[in-house]
Amino acid sequence: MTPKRQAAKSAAAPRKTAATPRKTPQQDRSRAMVARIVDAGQEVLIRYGYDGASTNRIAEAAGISPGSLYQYFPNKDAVVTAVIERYNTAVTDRVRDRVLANFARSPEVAVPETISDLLDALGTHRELLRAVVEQTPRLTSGATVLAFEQQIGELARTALTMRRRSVPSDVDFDAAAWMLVRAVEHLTIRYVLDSPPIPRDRFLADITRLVLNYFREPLRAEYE
Amino acid sequence: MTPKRQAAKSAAAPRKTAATPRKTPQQDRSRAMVARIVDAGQEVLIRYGYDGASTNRIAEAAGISPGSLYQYFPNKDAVVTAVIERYNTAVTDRVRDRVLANFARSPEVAVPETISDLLDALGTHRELLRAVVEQTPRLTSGATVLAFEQQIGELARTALTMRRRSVPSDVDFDAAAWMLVRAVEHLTIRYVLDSPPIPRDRFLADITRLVLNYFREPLRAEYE
Amino acid sequence: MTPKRQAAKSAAAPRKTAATPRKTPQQDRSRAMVARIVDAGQEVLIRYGYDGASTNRIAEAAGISPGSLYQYFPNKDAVVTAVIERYNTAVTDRVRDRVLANFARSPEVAVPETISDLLDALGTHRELLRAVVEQTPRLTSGATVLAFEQQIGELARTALTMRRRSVPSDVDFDAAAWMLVRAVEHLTIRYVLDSPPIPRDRFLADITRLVLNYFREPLRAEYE
Amino acid sequence: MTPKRQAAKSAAAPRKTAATPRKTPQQDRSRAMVARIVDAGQEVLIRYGYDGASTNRIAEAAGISPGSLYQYFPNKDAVVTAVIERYNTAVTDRVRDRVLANFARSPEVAVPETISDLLDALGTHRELLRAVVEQTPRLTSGATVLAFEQQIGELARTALTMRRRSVPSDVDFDAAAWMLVRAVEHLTIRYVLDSPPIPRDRFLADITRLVLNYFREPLRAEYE
DNA sequence: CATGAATGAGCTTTCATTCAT
DNA sequence: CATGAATGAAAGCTCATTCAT
Repeated sequence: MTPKRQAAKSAAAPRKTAATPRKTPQQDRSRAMVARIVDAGQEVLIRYGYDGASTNRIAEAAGISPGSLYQYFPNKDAVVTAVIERYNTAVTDRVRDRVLANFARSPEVAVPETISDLLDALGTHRELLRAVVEQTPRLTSGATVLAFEQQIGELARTALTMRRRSVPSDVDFDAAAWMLVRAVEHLTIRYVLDSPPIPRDRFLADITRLVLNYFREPLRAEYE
Repeated sequence: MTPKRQAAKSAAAPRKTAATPRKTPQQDRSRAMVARIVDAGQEVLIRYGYDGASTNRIAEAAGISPGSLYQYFPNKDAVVTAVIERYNTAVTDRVRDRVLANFARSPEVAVPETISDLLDALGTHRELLRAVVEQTPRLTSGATVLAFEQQIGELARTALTMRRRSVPSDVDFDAAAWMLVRAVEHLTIRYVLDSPPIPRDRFLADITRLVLNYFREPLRAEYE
Repeated sequence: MTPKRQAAKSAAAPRKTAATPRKTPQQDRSRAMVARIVDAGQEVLIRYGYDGASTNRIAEAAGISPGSLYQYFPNKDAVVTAVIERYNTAVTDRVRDRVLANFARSPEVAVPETISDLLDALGTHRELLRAVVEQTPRLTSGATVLAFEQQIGELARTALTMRRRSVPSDVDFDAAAWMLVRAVEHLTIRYVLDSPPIPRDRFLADITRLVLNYFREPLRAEYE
Repeated sequence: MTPKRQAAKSAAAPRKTAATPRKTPQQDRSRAMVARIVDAGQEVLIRYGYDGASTNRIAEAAGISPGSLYQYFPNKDAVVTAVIERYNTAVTDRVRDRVLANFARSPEVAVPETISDLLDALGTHRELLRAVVEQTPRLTSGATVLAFEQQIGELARTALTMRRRSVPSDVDFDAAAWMLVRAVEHLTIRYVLDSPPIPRDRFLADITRLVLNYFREPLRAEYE
């Protein structure tokens, strides 16, 4: 009932093997194994949730024995953390690419463009996103999400610095980056997970306004 | 090993006591018991985290037997949920009070005032906040946090509606409330939990700017 | 959700009370209470089975507190035993009546008549019968069923003795009664509980044949 | 406290061992483990009864950890059922062998012969028989006992069919088999468990008479 | 290095029974 | 005598982790 997928690559190719410039085959095998386990972990995490994701199930999904799993990961949470990290990296990379691609454009275009892409990125694996959001705090005490937030925050700070001329002098770049990155991240995630009754266009327009208006001189209080 | 209930209501009120038609002592006892269990649950949750918060531990912390706990709560998660709900209610009530108290004031004053108080409220039980944030998604699939968000969201919508004259016509009140409430909530929580290197005043000023500027007419793109 | 049926008989009737020749009202109350508990026990036993029949549930069904139940029965099994005993007594009495009523008739008529009535008696509370059959062995190690078997066995022996002239001399009345009573009892119970694909008439005819033919001289083996 | 498996297979078979293509040692180990658990279950069941037969106790008696038990059985009742089934199979096989061995003989000889052997079979593990009889209804709703009854019933029907010439035409083979098999089974079990004051010879003679006389033409009622 | 059987601490939950009120 | 809150032993069962093979 649980196919064991036993080592398929047994049929050796004696001669040519030595020739191939196999760089550290050991490490390659290991890397592949790790990847397979992370794949399995992601699969199981999505299907069964954190509590249902037992190491036995992950090992089984990876086609290895539970004992072997522990050769690559010290414990269950390490696997889950790896899944989360890989996901974060993927999303971060994608967002960074998009930010860089839009670097030359005006903020009015670049911001909704980027967030739209972020919505797509997060929506691709909704259930994984849910699992990540639910488990991230317990596992990494924010460390991993920070990876995303820090990198993107860095980008944001850079972008701001480059445009510093058109930014009011009272803006603290660090604080602004911290705030906007988190706000955008959180709102986007909740939009994807909670599906509020707000059309996508409206959401994009509003979040863009939130970001761009932030950089305008604050209005003086008119009365009171 | 099984400490009997500690007599609490010792502070006597000599004269009037006999006269007061103290109704439903049964219910009082029961209420007190529930409160004690929720107290214990909170304590254990903070100290050991969700997974370490076994029913046995909670019962012991409450000074009752594991069996008694189940006379008041149907299962472990019910206890944890009660802890979270109580916390949410406390914070929500406090914020609502503050919002109402500032209703007449200008937004430039009311917004930082309110958020400052929210910071205080959340900071009072940092570790509990952490536990709540970590466990809420698994237990209530957002339902409880939504209790906060919805109530405060309602308030925000009301406030917006009352000032509708000074709000740009292109603002969708529902969408705006959804967004701003979540943004403020999340940023405040992260500020308390992550303690970023941003002075409190700066944070308050910036988040106020984020909120207030949102309601200004969007700037036309100047170039590109 | 669980109506407590609190003491209704509080409104006293001062004068007349003393006059009524109430024989040991204490004992009457007690007897009534026992009966109520046994009723409740039977109800719960039928609905939830032995394992699901907790003392709390029985007490609740009887409209009393679990503590009170223990004033009338020393433990759970005592209640269940009482239920079983009452059921056995009822069936036994009914069968005995029928046997006596048919005493003058020929066995060819009396036997199916009696068994038919037994079928009716057992079929009236099929689910109770099932519960009794399943639980009797564990609780009474046969003692209670024996009450039935012994009484009816006694009857059978008497009947046999009275007809001893027409019974072969090689019949041991005790052994025959033991055997036939048990055979009839068991077959009837299984017929009611298992509902085999045998018409009732056929069953009655066959079991009658089993009983009556038993009393004929055994046939000599003809060959071998 | 956690006795490791005791090396069993010590008796070596020096020469041939290496040669024999002993297939699936895995399965052998597993089978042996299952057998050991069933043994332990039987032991515990006899000693402590169903309710006292906790999985922990069974595991301990089997010399394994509670967790291991669940690698072989999904739950407690599965173990108990296995014990019952093994017992039933053993008795059934034995009886079937005996019936077949006596197939050619006259019923007057074969019937007591077979029942005598059944008495022996059941008497060998009296306490187990008691446990089985007490627990069978709750666990299998008769299914397992039916296994016995059906198999033997089948045999009986076959035997009847083969001798159909000497059986009165008014006999319904199915009904007769249903009835006689159950009657014999039940009487034998009760005889073993209750030890009534009936000598074994008498019991055998009487039950034989019960069975054989059943197949004679019913007597016409003489009077009434 | 892979395996997977074995581990066993620990969990949640139930329920017959008691006893202070 | 009634109450019912409280008890607490004990149950069935899971699963992250280990280790002999």
